Amino acid sequence: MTPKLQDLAQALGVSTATVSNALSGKGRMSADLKTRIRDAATRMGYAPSPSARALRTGRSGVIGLVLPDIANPLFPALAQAIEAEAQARGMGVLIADSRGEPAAQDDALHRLVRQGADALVLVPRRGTLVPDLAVPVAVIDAASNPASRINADHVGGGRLVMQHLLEAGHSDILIVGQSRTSRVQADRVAGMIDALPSAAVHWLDDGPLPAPAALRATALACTSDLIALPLLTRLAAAGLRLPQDMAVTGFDNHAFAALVAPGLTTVAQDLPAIAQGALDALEAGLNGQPAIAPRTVPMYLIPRGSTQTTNRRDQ
Amino acid sequence: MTPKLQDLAQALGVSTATVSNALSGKGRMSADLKTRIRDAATRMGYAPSPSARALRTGRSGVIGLVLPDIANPLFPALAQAIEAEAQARGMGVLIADSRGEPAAQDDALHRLVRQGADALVLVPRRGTLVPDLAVPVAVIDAASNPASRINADHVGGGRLVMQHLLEAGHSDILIVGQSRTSRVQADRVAGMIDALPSAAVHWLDDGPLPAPAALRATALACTSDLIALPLLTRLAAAGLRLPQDMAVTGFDNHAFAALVAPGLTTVAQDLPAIAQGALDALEAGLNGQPAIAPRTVPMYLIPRGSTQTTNRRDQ
DNA sequence: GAGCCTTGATTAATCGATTAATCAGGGTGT
DNA sequence: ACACCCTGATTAATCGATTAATCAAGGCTC
Repeated sequence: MTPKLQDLAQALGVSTATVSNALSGKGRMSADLKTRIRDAATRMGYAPSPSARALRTGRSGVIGLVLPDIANPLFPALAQAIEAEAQARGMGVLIADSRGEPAAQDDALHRLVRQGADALVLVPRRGTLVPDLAVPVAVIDAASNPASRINADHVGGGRLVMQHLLEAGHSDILIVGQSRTSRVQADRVAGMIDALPSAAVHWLDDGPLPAPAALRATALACTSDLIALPLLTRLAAAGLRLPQDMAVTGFDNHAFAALVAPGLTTVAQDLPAIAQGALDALEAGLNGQPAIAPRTVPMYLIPRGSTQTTNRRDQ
Repeated sequence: MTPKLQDLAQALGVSTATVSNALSGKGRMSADLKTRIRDAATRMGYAPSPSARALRTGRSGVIGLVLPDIANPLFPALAQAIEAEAQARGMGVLIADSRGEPAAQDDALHRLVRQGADALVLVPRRGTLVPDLAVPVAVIDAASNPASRINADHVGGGRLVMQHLLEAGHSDILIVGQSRTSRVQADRVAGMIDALPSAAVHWLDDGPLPAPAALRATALACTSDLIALPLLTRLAAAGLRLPQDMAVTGFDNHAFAALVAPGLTTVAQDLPAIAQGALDALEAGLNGQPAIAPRTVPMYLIPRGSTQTTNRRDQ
C-alpha cells in the first residue's frame, strides 16, 4: 500500500510530527531536514490520507454540485467550469442530479453533505426553496431569485440580443419563450422588452408557434437555443433563408449552436466567472467571513450566421 | 454542530460501541435497546462522519468519474446514468475532466485517488493508456479497446443503422465519419459495412463533404449526431426534403436529435446498463473478487423522421 | 558560571466511528 | 453447589494526519 506518515518518519528516523511540519511548512525546523523529508516524500510516493486529514481538520476539500438535470445540455458546460475552478483551488467536485421531483433536490443536497462535502453549489430547480444546511451554499440562478449568490445578467443578455437585432435593421421582432414561470426566461424577456418595448412575446406553454409563413416578424428572439433549434430546421424546410428572410437568436450557446448551418447567434454566460464567483462565495463562507453580496456577471453575445451574413465560415 | 456517536451514547447512557452496533445491526443486543437507540438517532438527526468512517473502514463510498470532456454533449447522459446507479448503491460520484492534453487524463485519475475515491470509472481519451493505480478502474470504451471493461456494441449499432436503411429501401448509402482513429467510430463503420459491404465511406478528417447536390446517395449514415446535425441544416437549406430526398442517421441520441424537425434517427447506448456494468465491475474489484469478463451491451435504434415518414409528430 | 532565550525537534492528545477482545451476570446442566 | 454457557453490553485499540504543549541543547548576556 501507499506509505503513510509514519513510514516516512521511520525511514528518516524522525517523528511523524516533524514530517508533517516539513510537508506543510509549519513549525520550525532546519532547512536541511526539511528538504530531506520532502525529497523522501516524493521519492516514496507519499500521499496524505484524505479521510485522516479530513477527520482531523474538518475539511474534506470536496464541494458538492447539484444540478437540476445533468443530461440537459445547459449544465455540463457549467459543471465543467466549476470543476476547473475547483481543481485550480485544489478541491474536488461531487455531483448530484436533482432530476425528477423537486424533493429530490433537498435529498441531493443532504446526501452530498452526508458524503462529506464542505460546501455546495446549487443550480435550483425552479420553484424550490433552499433548505437550511450545515454548510455554505452558493446558489446560481437568475438575479430575480433573492437566494441567488451569483448569476449571469440575463436581463442584460436580453438587451444585448435586442440591440443586436435592432442594429441589423429589424423592427418586427417576436420574442419566443418556453415558460413564463422560469425566472431565467422571464429575466431575459424583460431585458429584451426593455430594449424594444414594442416587441411581441409568444410563450410556447400557451400554444405552439404559428406556421413559419404566417409569422409577421423578421426576427425571432428565443429565450433558449433549445427553442431556436426546432425553429431553425422548420424555417429551412419552409424555404425561408437565414438571415435574409428571417433572423433567429437563442440563448446559452449550446454545443449545437455553432454546428448548425448557418450558425445560431446566441448569448453566452461567462461560465468561468460564474464558477469563480460561486467558489469565492463558498470559501468566504467556509472561512467564516461575512456573506458576499450577490454578484451578477455580464453575458456576451456571440454573433453567427443566423442574424448576419459574414464572409468567414461559421464552422 | 451535528451530533456524534458519543453524544448519542451519553444521551442514552450507553457506550458508543453499543450505539454503533445498534445502527449497523452488528453484534448482540436487546431488541428494545436497539430500537431505542435508532429512534434517538433519527430524532437527534445523527449522521455518521464520512471521514471518520472512511478512515476506519478504508472505504469512502465515493467513486471517481473521468470524462474526456464534460461539455461534450455525449457524456452528460452517461454521467447521469452513473450518478444514478452510484446513488442507488449508496455511493457518491467525484467528477474530473481530462480536457486538454492526454496527460491530463493521468492527472485526473491520480487526483481522484488522492481525493479519496475508492474506485474509478474512465471514459478514455483515445490513444491513451490506463496507468496502474491502487484502486479498481472500469474503462468504458469500444470493444476494440482491450482495456475496456464495459462497452456498447458499436459494431452491432452500425448493423442496426444499415438494416434500418436497407429496409427503408435505400441502397446507395454514404457512411460519414469524423476520424478513422476513433475506435468507437471505426467499430460503428465496421458494423455498417458488415451489413452493407458496398457502402462508401467518407472521413471528414480527409476533407469536407461535397455539396448536397453533388452527393450520389439517397442516405447518409453518420457515425455521430454531431456530424449529422450540420448536414441536416445544409440539406434543408439546399432544398432537399428529409426523408424523401435524403435520409440521414446519427449515433448517440444527443439531446438535439429529438428537437430538430424532422427528428434525427439515431442509435442510442443503453446507458443504465452500462453504468450498472461499470459499477458491478468496480464492486467486484473492491471486494477482491476476480475481474469480471468485459461486457458488451446492445445498442438500440431510435427511428425518427429523418429516415421515415410517420403520422405521429416527432416532438 | 548562573540564568535565559532560541532553535529544532518530540510527545501526546485529538478528530469520530468501528470492532476485536473482554466482562458481568443470569440461567442450565449434572 | 460447581462449572459452564449464553446474552447483552463495555473497554480499549485502531485508522492516519494534525498540532498544541513540551523538552533538550546550544548560545547569550551580565
